[in-house]
Amino acid sequence: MTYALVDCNSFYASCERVFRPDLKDRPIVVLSNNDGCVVALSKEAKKVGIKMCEPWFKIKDSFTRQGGVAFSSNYELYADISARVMQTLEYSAPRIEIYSIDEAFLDLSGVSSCTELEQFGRECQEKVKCWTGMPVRVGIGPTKTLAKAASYGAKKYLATGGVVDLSKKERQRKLMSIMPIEEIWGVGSRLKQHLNKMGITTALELADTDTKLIRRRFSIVLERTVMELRGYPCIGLEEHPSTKKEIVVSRTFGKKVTTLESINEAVSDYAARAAEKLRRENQYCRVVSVFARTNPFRLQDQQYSNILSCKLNLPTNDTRDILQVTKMLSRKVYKSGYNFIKAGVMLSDFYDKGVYQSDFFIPDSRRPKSEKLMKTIDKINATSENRVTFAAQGVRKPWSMHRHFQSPKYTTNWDELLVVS
DNA sequence: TCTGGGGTCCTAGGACCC
DNA sequence: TCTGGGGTCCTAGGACCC
Repeated sequence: MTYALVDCNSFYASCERVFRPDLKDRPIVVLSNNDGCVVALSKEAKKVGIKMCEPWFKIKDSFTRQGGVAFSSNYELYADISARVMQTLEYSAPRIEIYSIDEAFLDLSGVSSCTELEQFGRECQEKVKCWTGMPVRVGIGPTKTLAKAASYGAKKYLATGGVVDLSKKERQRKLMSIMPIEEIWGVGSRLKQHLNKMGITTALELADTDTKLIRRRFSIVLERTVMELRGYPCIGLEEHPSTKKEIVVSRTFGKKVTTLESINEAVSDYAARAAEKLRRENQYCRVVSVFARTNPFRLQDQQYSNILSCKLNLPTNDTRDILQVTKMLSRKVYKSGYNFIKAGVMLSDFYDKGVYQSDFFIPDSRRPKSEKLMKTIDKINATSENRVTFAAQGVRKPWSMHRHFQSPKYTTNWDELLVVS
């Protein structure tokens, strides 16, 4: 097998630059919802000492003083640029797996016999840059884990020009010998701690550890990682996204919330969005959960957190059914006297249409014409700015998040197109 | 004053069944 | 005096990913 991992450089920050060439070489950060903390940063921002996940309020002053520019997240823009990048990659390889918003695995098994792989990587880079404006790097290897490692090398060492080919055993071992284990795909901070205690600190040391020992001390997951590092593919390409097993919609509030009415409104709003996502998956859910919690950073506040679930008689994807349940649950989750900062809705236990065992003794509670109504609502909401919503979702939404530095939706909204004068 | 959101997989242990 | 064996399902918790 030969895999390539194509990875966008500082994806969100680069998206902001696509339509703002004046920001070339400026430090850029992109902030999470509510402009809370840094979720993406350009290499110039890294250079002035900004770290991932830092709270914006702590770095705001010094960052702007150093010429930095901050953006609130603009998911419409990022999703659209991502789609363009993925489409470009589909022209480059016969089979691709879209792994996340900014990464894709390519199957290069056929390519390797007719083109030099490193050359392929550079051409791919150029094509994506030319067609979409997005800078990417390319890591190539016989397994997905090694392709990921190659991509790490391409990021870390500038001399590579953003393309690393690990087809050859010697190159694999050379890179792994200077690669810390926590940079390996599948090794996080906990495993790093455990492995360090066993004296394993580099990727190469892990690759050379006995797999039986790894299986016994850890799990089959890490055993697979070891095999992949040795060049034996254990993780295949997944071309078609499998149906989801759960759907979560949750948000931190723009300001603290204390009343049941506000919690209810927010939870109803999230429920409607979750139901919409569920229908997009063509699924029906049987379990609905609601959670809410206070702000753990406010040490002066009394803390509280709770989650409650309800199993329905029949699977549904009708927003009205889900709203009914979430309202009941949020009443139970809510407690007066607390400052709530976040709430959410979770849907799980999914079924395909018509696939479930109904109960002889429970009357059929399905609503007539549900499917047609939901389809119509989804259609209107997909094409119009004036969304159809349920009264429970609220109108003014004082609890909703704020985003002060959002860029225009250059590619997805007629009113926000780039104007050249 | 201000600290994100959305997912997956694996394992161990308990309940329960025959 | 002596108290089995094999299996499934569910849940909570832990770990990881972007």
